[in-house]
Amino acid sequence: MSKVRVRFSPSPTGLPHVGMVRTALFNWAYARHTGGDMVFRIEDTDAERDSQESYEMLLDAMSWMGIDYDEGPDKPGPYGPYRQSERHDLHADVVAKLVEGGYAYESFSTPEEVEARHLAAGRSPKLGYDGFDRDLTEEQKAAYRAEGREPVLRMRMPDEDIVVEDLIRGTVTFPAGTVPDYAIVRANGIPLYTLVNPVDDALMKITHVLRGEDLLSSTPRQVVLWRAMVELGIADAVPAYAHMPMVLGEGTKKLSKRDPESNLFHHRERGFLPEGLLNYLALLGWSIAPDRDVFTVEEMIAAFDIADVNPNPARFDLKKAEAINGDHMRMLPAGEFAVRVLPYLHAAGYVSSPEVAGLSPHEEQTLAEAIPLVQTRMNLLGEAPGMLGFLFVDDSAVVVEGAARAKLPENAASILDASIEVLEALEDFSPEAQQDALKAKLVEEMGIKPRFAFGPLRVAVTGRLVSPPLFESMEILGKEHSLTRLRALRATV
RNA sequence: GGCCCCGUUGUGUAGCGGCCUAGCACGCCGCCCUCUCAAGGCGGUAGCGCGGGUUCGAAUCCCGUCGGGGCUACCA
Repeated sequence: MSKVRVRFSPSPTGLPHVGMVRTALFNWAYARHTGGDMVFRIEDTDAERDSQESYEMLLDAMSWMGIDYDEGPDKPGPYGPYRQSERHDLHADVVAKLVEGGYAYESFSTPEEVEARHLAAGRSPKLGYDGFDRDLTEEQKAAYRAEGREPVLRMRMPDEDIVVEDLIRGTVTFPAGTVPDYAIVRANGIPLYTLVNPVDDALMKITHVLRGEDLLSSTPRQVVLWRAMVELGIADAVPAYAHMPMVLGEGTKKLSKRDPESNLFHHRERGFLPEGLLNYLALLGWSIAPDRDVFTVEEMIAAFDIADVNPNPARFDLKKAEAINGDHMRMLPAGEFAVRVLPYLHAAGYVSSPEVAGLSPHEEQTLAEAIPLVQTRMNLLGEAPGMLGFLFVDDSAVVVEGAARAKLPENAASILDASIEVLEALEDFSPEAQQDALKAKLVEEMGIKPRFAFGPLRVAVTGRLVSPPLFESMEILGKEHSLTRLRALRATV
């Protein structure tokens, strides 16, 4: 059994799509699980749409997700180069052999002529190329050229069923005659994806082609090309295929590139952990166990087999993704959680640095105390600024949200007055001491239900209806700042 | 139109002939805990698209049908 070699071969067009990342992930997990190689190849054969910027985003996406590779554009290996645009000579060489061996032939028919012939013969005009030029004589070809026509090159499809053993779907049979002779090289001499993709796979010794279901119907064409390459001694053996289910958006449609949810970086900006998103993406078509769906990358690698992937299309469910992410947030050690949260607090302008090392002693201290209070209260790192911002602003800069102010009870003023009085007298400002003293006054003496008694204090201190635990928050702020905030709100009610 | 793929609660899945009066997770609802919100605990809601077979027995096998999707370029 030779070593598994898989590849991830995206075109650098546009933003990294979550479906594409999932494809990369499954290839990678399979390579790592089997101890095989992961090849990263860029299919930049479409000068119109490809861009250096997308290429760089691809690298960014891969490295953020922790998907590494053994060979790639920036990681030379024995079968390079790994950018398709740099492999023209290799492709031309294969094309020459294909023509010479009779596997491919020149075709001069225009699409209009093909359609006209179908119509004239009473066939559907949508049948595709009809094989008209298969056996042109040299004289006929010369005549076409004399007219100024340049031929495309087409593969000669065999008159037999083509059977594919798909690792995910089982046996798939394409009846003879249903796949027309297809073009592999344009009239201008530039090869097409249909040629270049299998050729590069062959040259790079790829053993398993794991890709999206949208490419399933092009498989019979590729198999025919592969067989020709094997006969020509260019390829070792036709690879194994597995076609992964599509990733759907709302409704029944494929998750569109236009949909923001399809953009990997959109999720990163909102505060997904790479391990959380990776876990969720893996769940789109795969499961680790009947009774569990939260796992680490290591666990995934240990358990992953492409054959276990489900063939059903899967919908991208943001709610579930966030829940899984929340679980991963809780799995993080407190210190690590702080490291992850920091860039988001910094981006929101609350702390002076995105890194722990750059923090002021006061910021670091505040974070050390506050982080444990919010780790169970967030599903996304992006929620951190809203949750913790009040700890990093001046007392005068606390913004009381409209909804919070609207919820203040009638007796907010007396609650605040009593609270200020009680807290001023406290020597010990620990959460326990605060709670004991406030409860004695507000709940027991004034007869206010706990549910309502502490609301105004929370609003005064944090500006919000929802916050980390109140007493701990006040302890972190300190007695003076807390009282200042209570007095400030008191003055407005 | 042709070819191909897919079809278990709202969503993702487990299930590969009897262990299924269909398990898990998210969502949703309720209760507990509780200074808010979470987290956590407990409970609830809801599903095998349909119709025929095969079989003692089918979510599981076969056929049909319906529904959804993909491909059908000198795009990738």
